[in-house]
Amino acid sequence: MPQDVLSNRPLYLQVRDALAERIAKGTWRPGAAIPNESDLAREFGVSPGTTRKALDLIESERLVTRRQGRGTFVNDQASEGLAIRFSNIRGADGERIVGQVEAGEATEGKANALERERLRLQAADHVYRIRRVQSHDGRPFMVEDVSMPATIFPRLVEMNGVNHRIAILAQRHGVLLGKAQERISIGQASPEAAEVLGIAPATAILSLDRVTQTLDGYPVEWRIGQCHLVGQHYLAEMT
Amino acid sequence: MPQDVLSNRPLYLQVRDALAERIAKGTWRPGAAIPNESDLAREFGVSPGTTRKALDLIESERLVTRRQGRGTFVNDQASEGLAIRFSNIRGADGERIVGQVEAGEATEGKANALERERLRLQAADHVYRIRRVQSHDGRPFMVEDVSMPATIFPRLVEMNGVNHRIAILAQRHGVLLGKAQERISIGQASPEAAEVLGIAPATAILSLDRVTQTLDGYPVEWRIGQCHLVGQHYLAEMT
DNA sequence: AAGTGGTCTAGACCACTCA
DNA sequence: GAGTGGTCTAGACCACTTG
Repeated sequence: MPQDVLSNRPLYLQVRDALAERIAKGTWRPGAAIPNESDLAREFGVSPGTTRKALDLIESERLVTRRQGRGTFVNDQASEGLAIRFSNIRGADGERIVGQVEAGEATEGKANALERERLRLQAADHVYRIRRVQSHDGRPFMVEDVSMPATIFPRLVEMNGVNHRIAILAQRHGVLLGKAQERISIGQASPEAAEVLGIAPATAILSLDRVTQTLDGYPVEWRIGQCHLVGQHYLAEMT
Repeated sequence: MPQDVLSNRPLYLQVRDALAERIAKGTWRPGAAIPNESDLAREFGVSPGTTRKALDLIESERLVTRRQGRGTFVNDQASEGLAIRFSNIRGADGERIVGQVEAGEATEGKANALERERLRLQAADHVYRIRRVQSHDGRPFMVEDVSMPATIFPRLVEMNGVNHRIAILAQRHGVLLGKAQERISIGQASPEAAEVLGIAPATAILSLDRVTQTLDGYPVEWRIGQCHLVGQHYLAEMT
């Protein structure tokens, strides 16, 4: 049954929300099949057409995959192809460059001005910070400084050896990812980054300033990448 | 009536194609209202639901805008907001930088290797080439070298004073635009570009190598931009 | 053969816009 | 009040996958 028939929110959106919540909370696990359309329609007390509209929506939001004759399956956000969809570095042949990631220790602290702006936080809010280095074929090509709101990822500093890729963290914490925006400009490598990347300080690098948001539009990750491309490029797709 | 009832192509896609063709060909002009759902359903001999699905599609393809209580209107691809949607340079405040464009003479010639690769042309195919300079607040910030397949834009060299913005050319020639991909890297300004941009030769610039496609996926414009950003950035949006 | 999602129908009622 | 698109219903049949 719809959670709130009195609400102005259309039924198909209410159903979408209910389905999305089950996926976020892990009630339906990644890879599992969810009930078929008519069962869902019965459960929510709406018509099959309304259910279908909700399913179309969560499919377009990459929460499920539907296959004719088989069923509807919860996507694993940790899978290749979903987890790396915000990594836009490509090789000369156009193939995605997904570096090996080496992450430092996570630290916690008060959000600074830039973090507050990018993550839409208040002065008292805390963030977790991690430095990551991405390598391809043994060559480090990007140094990333990552900040995440502490409230969304509780006890992150205490976890050891967890993968800090945002898609994986988000899935583990019941957060659904939506869009991301990346500001691209030419910058100079910081002394520490230059050292890691094996280039002269103040070499021109690509500055990749990216904010990743939840499906409802809340920022959950801000990272500045200092990227030294040799034969690779950044690929932006526009629709 | 559906053009081909025997076709395997779903009815709503056949209706979509018919609507898209009328918009491309200019049968329905930019800004004009198109018939309402039930009239279209009658005309094509399908149910209102099928018509609606086709209308939803062309709306998502930016061909029309639907407004409850008013009607469905053909989008003007030459309008601000549609014509500049592939220009991703932003100012410090995040506002789009849409430069004044100064275009040189269009020339015609055989497609070179890179043009054939980017525009998927054969050895004998011809292209039109134009150099454009974009300025903002009187300062030139990007030099663009543009190539377009000659077959798609016949007699382009003979036209004087036409706007060479791809969205406008496309609308004039009955072509519907779809996606674009942009390869971004750090390059060195060519001597001529450096002169125009007022910077030292071999200064690091952002190289913006962009291919724009039609709705059916055919490349229609390739351009390399040499972009000198001062306080601005390139904004990539990922979904 | 049974079960799934994909397509399609033929309506109803509602929210919104505008004359 | 008339006309529009937005939502919703309650089915039918088809294409595809799997046991």
